[in-house]
Amino acid sequence: MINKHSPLPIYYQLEQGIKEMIEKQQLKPGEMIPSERELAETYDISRMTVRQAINNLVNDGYLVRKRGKGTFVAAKKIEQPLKGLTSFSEDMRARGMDPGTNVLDFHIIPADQSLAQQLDIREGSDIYEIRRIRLADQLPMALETSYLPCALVPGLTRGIVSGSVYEFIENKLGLTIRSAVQVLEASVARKVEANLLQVKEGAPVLSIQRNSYLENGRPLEVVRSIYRGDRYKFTIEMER
Amino acid sequence: MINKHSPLPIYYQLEQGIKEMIEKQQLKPGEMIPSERELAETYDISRMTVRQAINNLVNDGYLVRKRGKGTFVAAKKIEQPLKGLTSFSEDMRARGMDPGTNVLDFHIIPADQSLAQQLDIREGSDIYEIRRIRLADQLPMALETSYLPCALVPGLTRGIVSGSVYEFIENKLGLTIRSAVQVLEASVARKVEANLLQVKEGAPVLSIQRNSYLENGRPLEVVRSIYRGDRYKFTIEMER
DNA sequence: ATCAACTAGTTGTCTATACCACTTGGACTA
DNA sequence: TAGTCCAAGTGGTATAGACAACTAGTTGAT
Repeated sequence: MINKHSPLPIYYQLEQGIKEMIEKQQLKPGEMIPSERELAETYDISRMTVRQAINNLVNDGYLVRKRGKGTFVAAKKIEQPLKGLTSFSEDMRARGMDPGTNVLDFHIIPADQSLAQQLDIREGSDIYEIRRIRLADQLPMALETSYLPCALVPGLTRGIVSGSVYEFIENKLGLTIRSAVQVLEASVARKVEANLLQVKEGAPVLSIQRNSYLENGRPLEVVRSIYRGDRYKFTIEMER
Repeated sequence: MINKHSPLPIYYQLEQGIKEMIEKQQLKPGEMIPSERELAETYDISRMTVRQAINNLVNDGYLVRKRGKGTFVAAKKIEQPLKGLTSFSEDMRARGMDPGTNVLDFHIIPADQSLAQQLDIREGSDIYEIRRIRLADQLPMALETSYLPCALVPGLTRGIVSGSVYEFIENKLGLTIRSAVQVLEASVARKVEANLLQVKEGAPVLSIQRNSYLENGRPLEVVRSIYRGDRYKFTIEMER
C-alpha cells in the first residue's frame, strides 16, 4: 500500500488507500479504522505522517475522530455538502462520479418576456439556448437547459458547450460568478423527460432553476435542470 | 498574542489571532502574512505548531498557501447564507401564509443505530420522537418527524411541541443553533403520507432531512420532513 | 454491591530537526 | 546583452519522541 520511494508523498498514498477502502465498502460506515500508532507501525512511517493523511480525510468528511476512542468511517459520503457555487462536473466529481455531457441542442433564440426579465436584457435580444443531458458514470443524471445572453458570452460554440461552459467563462472571458439563487421543487417526470432520463413516466424528479450573477450584479445565466430523484440528493450547509 | 500556559492550545490561539487580524482588516486580502519560520521564532514555538494554525485557516478559506512564495490572505471569504436557519413557522409567515401544527405523536424512544450516530449519543439512549403535521393556511403543507436527545432538552412536553420548539430551546434552555445541514430529495407520496397530506398516492413530494448543531458542535436535532411538491418550493441564495 | 483507583489504548498537542520542491532575484558568465 | 547559475527564502514532507486528555474496562478496597 505504501511505497516509500514513490514520488507521491507517503501521506497521500495512505490517504488514497484509505479513501479507496471506504469507497469500495471494505471499510464500512461507523467502523473503526486502525489506530494512528498501529498504522504508523504497520507501514513503518511516522505517526505524524499518518495524522496528515487522516486529517485530510476528516476534512473531506470521510472519517470522524473521537478522542480516546478511535477514528471511524463517517456515516455516508454520498451526499457531499455543496458548499459553494460548483458546476455540474465539479459536483459529480465531488460525489465520486464521472461526469459526462450530451448536447441535445445548441442555438440562438430571441429572449421571451420571462427570460429577458431574468437576464435583464431587452425582450427579443439574442440568447443562447443550450439543452444538454448530463451524465454521471455514463448514466443520465439530469436534463439541463441553459440560457445566456449572446452579448455577454461571445464566441460560445457547440464544442465548448460539450465541455465546461464555466471554465470557458471564467478562464477565457475572465468573468466570475459572484452569486446565485436556486429554487428547488419536487415534481414527476413527463413522458419526454422520462425517456431522456431513462426513468418511468411519473418517476420523481428534482427541478432546479439556478440564476447566476456576475461581480457587478449583472445576470449571466438562467439554468433549468431536471434531476433524477433516484440518483440525486441536494445538500446544503448553513451556518451563522 | 500567545500564552504558553493557557489551557487553550497554542495553535488555536495563533489561529484565532490571525483570523481576528483578517476580520479587522489589519491583514488585507492578498497581503502576505509572516512566513512560518518567522512566526515560529517570533512566538518561540515550533514551526509545526504554526503550520497547524495556518492549515486550519487555509481549510476555512481565510488563507492561501503558495509554495516558494508565502502565505496570503484569501481574496474572498465565502459568506455564509444565514438565510434558511428559520423554523417552519417563520418560513410560512415569510411566504405570507398562516402556520399551524397538529401533533400526531409525542413520546420517548431509544435511539437506533443511525440516529445515535447522527446525534452523537449512545445507541439506546432516550430521545424524543415528535411527529407533526404542519399546516399553512389550514391546509397540510408537510409531515415532520423530529428527534432530539432527552438529555439535551429536559422538560419538553406535548404542549410545547404544539407550539414552537425552537423558541423553547433558545429562550428557556438558552441553547443556540449554530449550523445545520439539509439534504433535499424528490420523491413520491406513499399511501400513509398521501392521506395525511391530502394528496394522491404517487404525488410528488420534497423530502428534507435537517441536522442541526449547537455552538459547541454537538448535534441537537434530526428532522425528517415531507413537503407537498405542489405547495412548496425551496429557495436558496448563495454568494461568495 | 458500590465506588475509587488503576491500566491500557486512543486521539490531541507540541517540540526540534532534516531535507525536498519551488520562486525570486542577483551574481556571474558567455 | 542575454542567458545561466546560485543562494536565500518560502512552503511541503517526514521523522522520533514526549506528554496531556479522554474512554472504557478491570481491579481492588470498603
